[in-house]
Amino acid sequence: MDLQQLETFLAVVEERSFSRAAQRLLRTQPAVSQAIRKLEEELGEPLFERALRDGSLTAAGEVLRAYADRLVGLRAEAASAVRELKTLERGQLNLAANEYTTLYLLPLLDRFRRISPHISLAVQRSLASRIPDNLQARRSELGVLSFRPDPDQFRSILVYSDAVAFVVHAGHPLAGRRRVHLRELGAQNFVAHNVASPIRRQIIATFAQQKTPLNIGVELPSLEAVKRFVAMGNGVAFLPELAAEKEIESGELVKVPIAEVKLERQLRLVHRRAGTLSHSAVAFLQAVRAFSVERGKPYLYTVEADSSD
Amino acid sequence: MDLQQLETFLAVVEERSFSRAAQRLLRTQPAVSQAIRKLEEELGEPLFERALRDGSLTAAGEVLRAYADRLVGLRAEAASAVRELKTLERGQLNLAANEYTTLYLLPLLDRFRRISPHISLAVQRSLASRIPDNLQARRSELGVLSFRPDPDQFRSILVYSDAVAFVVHAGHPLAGRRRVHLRELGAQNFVAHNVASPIRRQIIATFAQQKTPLNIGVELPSLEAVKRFVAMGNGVAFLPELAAEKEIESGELVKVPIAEVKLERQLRLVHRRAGTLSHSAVAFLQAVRAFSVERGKPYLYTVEADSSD
DNA sequence: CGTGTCCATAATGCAAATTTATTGTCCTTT
DNA sequence: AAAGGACAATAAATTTGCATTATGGACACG
Repeated sequence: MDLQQLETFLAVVEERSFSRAAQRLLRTQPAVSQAIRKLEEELGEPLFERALRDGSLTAAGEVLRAYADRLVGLRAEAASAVRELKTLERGQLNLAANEYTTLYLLPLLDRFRRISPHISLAVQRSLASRIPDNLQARRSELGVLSFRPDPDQFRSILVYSDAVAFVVHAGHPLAGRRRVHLRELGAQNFVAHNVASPIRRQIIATFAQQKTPLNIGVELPSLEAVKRFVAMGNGVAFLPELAAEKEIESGELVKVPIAEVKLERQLRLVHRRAGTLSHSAVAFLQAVRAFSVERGKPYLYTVEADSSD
Repeated sequence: MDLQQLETFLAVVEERSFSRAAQRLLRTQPAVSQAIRKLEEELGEPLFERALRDGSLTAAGEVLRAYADRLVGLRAEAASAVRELKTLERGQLNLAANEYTTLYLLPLLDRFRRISPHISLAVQRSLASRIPDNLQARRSELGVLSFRPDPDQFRSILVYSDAVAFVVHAGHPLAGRRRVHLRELGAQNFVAHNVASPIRRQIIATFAQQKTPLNIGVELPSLEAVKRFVAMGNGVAFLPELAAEKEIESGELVKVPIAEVKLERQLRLVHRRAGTLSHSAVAFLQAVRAFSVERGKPYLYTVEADSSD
């Protein structure tokens, strides 16, 4: 029992005639006769009241007709569902990001949803360090990372560059200074985010390079906690500008430029090199590129070079 | 996109390998490759991550997989649904009968339901005169009639023969008589069922033949009404025994044998000669025959002769 | 660097479906 | 009642397309 036989069967049912069904199907009448006979042999039941020659169905024919309708309809649905993936009328995109990179992602998601409202988006919250694994295991298709994963396995596209600001609370002696030298910070009491991140390593390295001690008095597990603790007047901190934006605006925190260092937090969209990107993922990257062209810095769209790229 | 291709596709998905799928399907690996390629060409989308060679699906593949599962499952369901008709695990039987022949039908229906509980029964209430049309239009497959319809178009099986009793109410002068001559009834006031039925014609003919007047004082539209009216002491009537069974038993009505006449109401199961009987209908007739063998008269099972029979 | 596994491709063979041609039946028409 | 027409079944021929065999290329593993 294949779908073509069932289509033939339905044509006969609808036309109530073997020969008219043949015409409609662009075949000859014996082809139709044989198709029906095959079906009947396979099912062990006559489907039409042959004696009547009026195309009426037997009980078995009635039962089969209902199923044939569903089967043929379902095939059409399957074909169009697959095609809709290409036209972005349907689709799903799984992204992986951690709590804070999600913040950077939001404007991009917003943009994409407006362009492709039929693609359902899901951001999987994941530790940055786990993201490469998640991509590898195909749990997500795109990841957001502040460091660059293995370039052989992953293609990364630099999309955002956010300065990391040195912040103090409003009443702090350094507040209001136009410029501070890194050396001066040796005396400060730092509040740090106790997660092994590239930016943290970068800061530590910079202090070491300048032979300046880095006094970390408090380590806290989230940027939110760091912000509040500093705002309460306890020490100073390095924070990504986007994360501290509101507090700097309101004056709770004060950003003080440092002469020697320019710390940047760089965000990348990352995906596996192996395999194919889904139409939705391709569309998402296109949307990001379009966004970057519009906005310019800090939204870039730079594919990071590799052996092959 | 035919079902065999989809089956091949599913085998590859499950085995995560073209060659293992080929083994399972008892084909060679190139056959599988070709089937998948055909699908991909038709859909315009790759289904597997070919580069990975690990049998993982693309987004299109995932979508198709869900549909393929449903399609293949539905085909199996269709095949078994048709087969169940033969094994009477499924089926429907439409009968046509009028209000009173339904009474005679009940023991047969009861019997059949015990034998074939999975066949759903429907008795279509229909004027006896309309039953042949209903059968012809295939609205019902079997009909119950007290007369014999066109023997060329319909095959009829005599299944019940019910005497038509002459009944009077308990206080009537004839009540208790062992025997009455038809002539004596000329003086009686009859209550009649005002529906053109064979038995009515038969009664009228019998009286005419015996040159006895038939005084119909009241005509009522249902046997139930006739019974009650006679029981109330108004006149006398002819009633099929089955219909008056309870009242005769209880003594409300008294049956008085008539010497000259033996009136019988004969019930037939009737179906179209043209076309095939469904398995359920065949099974029903078998059950009726078995019933008649058990019970003997008045349950007969006599196919009424015809030119061909 | 060779060996094995896995899939793709090409050429060939075979089975199955389609077509052409014909017959049989029923129904209509004269 | 006979002839013609419509429709489906059947038989034989042909075409189509699916499967196989044979082969090659990519990749992994020792």
